Amino acid sequence: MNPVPDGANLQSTFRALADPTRRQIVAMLGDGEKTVAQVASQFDMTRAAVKKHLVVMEAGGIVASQPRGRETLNRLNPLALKRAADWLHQFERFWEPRLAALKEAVDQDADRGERK
Amino acid sequence: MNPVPDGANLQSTFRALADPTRRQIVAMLGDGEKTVAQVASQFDMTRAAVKKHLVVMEAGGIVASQPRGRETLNRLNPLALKRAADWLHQFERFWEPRLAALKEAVDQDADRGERK
DNA sequence: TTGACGTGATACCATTTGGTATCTAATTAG
DNA sequence: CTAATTAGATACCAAATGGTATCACGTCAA
Repeated sequence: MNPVPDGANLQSTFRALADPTRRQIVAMLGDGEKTVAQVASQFDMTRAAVKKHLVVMEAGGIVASQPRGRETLNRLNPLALKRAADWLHQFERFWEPRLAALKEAVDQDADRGERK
Repeated sequence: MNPVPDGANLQSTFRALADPTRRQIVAMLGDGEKTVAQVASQFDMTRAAVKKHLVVMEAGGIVASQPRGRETLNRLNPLALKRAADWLHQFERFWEPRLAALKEAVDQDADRGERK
């Protein structure tokens, strides 16, 4: 019934996104699921540290890990990302008019420049 | 000239969003600009603590504070929120097909239920 | 001018966080 | 079986974080 079955709340999701290493991991997993070692190879950091990040990301529901024989594959859970995006879009009505005003100002500048 | 004039990078913005109190403040400021004391009155927390949160939010570019006589008004900067939303939307292509698949499954359930 | 009020800044404390080092368990290859 | 590899779990450390208490400064009103 619930499209996001895990117990990740908005808080743990934003927390998972609040670290640059973890956002980089999100981007990496966007290219396909990876083992802990594969992820760690991209960072100047021990495997244990990367594993900790992955645990935080799992708690935030943005990553799901799945044991596969000897290794463990970590893949992105985009639905948690969507929930964070949805929260931010509550405020779209605030930035929409701002962008419109900005665009208008730019257009006026262009008009002056072009001597239209 | 710059639509986001402050030096707030994505990192500081996500950090500013990673605390439930601060996200609540974002929602509060959505209703209009408020003084530190007005914000603090809504929390079981000292004014100094709220001020600290507001400083973090300023660093993240999501709040702009403006002295007004004896008090200081804090208002939302929605453009920083938009930048965070834009980052998340990089991954929309991952959740889009997921939602489509989910919708299809729901439709099939409905079909079975309706004996259409 | 004097006092009250709202604010900013600082010092300090407890907890959390990001990281390493290390140990143990499980799976694959020889 | 044995050894190598991959992963998970702890213990521990330094730094950052969230909070309070407190002080000093500018502004408004009497």
